[in-house]
Amino acid sequence: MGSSSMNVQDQFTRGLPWEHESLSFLTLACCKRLSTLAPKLPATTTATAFDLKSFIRPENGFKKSNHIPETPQVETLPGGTRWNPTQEQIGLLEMLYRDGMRTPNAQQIEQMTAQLGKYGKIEGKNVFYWFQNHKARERQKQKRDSLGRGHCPRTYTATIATLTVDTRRHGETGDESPNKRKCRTWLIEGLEEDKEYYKVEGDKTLELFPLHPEAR
Amino acid sequence: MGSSSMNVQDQFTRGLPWEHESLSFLTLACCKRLSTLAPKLPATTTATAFDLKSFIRPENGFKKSNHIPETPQVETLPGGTRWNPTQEQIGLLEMLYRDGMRTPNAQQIEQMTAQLGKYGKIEGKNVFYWFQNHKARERQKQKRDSLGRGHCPRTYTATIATLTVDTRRHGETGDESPNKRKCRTWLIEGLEEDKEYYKVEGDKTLELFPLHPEAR
DNA sequence: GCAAATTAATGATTTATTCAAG
DNA sequence: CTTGAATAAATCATTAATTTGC
Repeated sequence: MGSSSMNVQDQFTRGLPWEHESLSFLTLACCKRLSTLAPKLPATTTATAFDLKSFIRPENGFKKSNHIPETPQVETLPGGTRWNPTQEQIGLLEMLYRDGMRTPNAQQIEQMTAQLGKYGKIEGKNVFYWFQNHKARERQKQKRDSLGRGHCPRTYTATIATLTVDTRRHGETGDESPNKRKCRTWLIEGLEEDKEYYKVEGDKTLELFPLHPEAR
Repeated sequence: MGSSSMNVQDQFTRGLPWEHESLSFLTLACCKRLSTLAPKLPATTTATAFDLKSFIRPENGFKKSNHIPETPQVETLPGGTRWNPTQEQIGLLEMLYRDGMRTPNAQQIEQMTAQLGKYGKIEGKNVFYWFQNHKARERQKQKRDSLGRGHCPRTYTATIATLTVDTRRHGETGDESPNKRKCRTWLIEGLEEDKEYYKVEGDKTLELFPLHPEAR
């Protein structure tokens, strides 16, 4: 829709040289992919069968082994992807957390970052995110634990299920590489006796199967 | 607890002169009241009332009054509270929104802010928040509207399931290492509309969940 | 034993919710 | 009541661990 040669956004923002100095307000919250905003990216690179896994595997024929220099631990981001905290940094952050720090303000983050920088590369936003995540995940854990005690007692059984599923994500084309994957036989706990469960067989079928106590 | 005269936070951050130069990452996301975090902040600096807002608000002592040059409309924050967009600014922002802009990146915000600044005082974070809020509220509105209608679209298939299972084999002792494993979110095809499916959440619970068409 | 396969952990974003100024 | 601002929750994505098949 409205796919003229130049859209409103272009007209509005063109001619601005983008000074990269004063993006103070963005470095934290706006480091996002352009995914959501460019609905019509040129399909130039899609056909190349771009696969993330090619990047995951180490492209050097040999490596690995269990060498592990000695400060390998974490950090040391080459091209620089995401922050990898060092043990010292984690230790200090947890100490601060235990001490009650939850939502540090600008000044506090600034100071912490300075101190933590002594033990490895780190930015303020890393500290900010760390507290956000740590706080949230501690909350989750507590909630889970409290719920666990809640209704735990009876009717815990076990059963086997084999699932074959398609791992393609939602938006992927996936017509070429099926990318199937088979979850092997799992032992599933927590099934209740008076309910029924399902089993996925093959690629497309899903059939009901009753819970059979299955010795154990 | 452990309310000694100096807590960990103090020890950790003291002696830092607070350079006000590189607070780049904070000006957006950390402008929060200190309320939530400091049950027992050292009263030393709290009295100083360090507030990020001091950077946001224009530090000119006088202004306001009912002078109102000629672009009076809105804006012209006195002591400096929050952004008051002008009609021109709103108009331009809405135009950009209609044109598809949803989550602008750093550069885009920078450019928009520069342009919008011609029509009244504005900062990058205002633009950022405007899109966040406008997007969210449009979504709310749409959801409300769609619920009004019969929410008819009984689309078929495609659903997500998340399983948490115990991977111990049959005969294993398994008393020591729980060895839990979590199957992430899979796209399961071939589900039928008039059936029900299950979801395993947490480690032990398994609850029924209906197939929800899940737009797409 | 190694390397691919796959999971768990967690850093980083995005979305939903809440607060409060006007 | 509207809406800018702030926080929390949910989600996505990447990396370190772990497991499994030769």
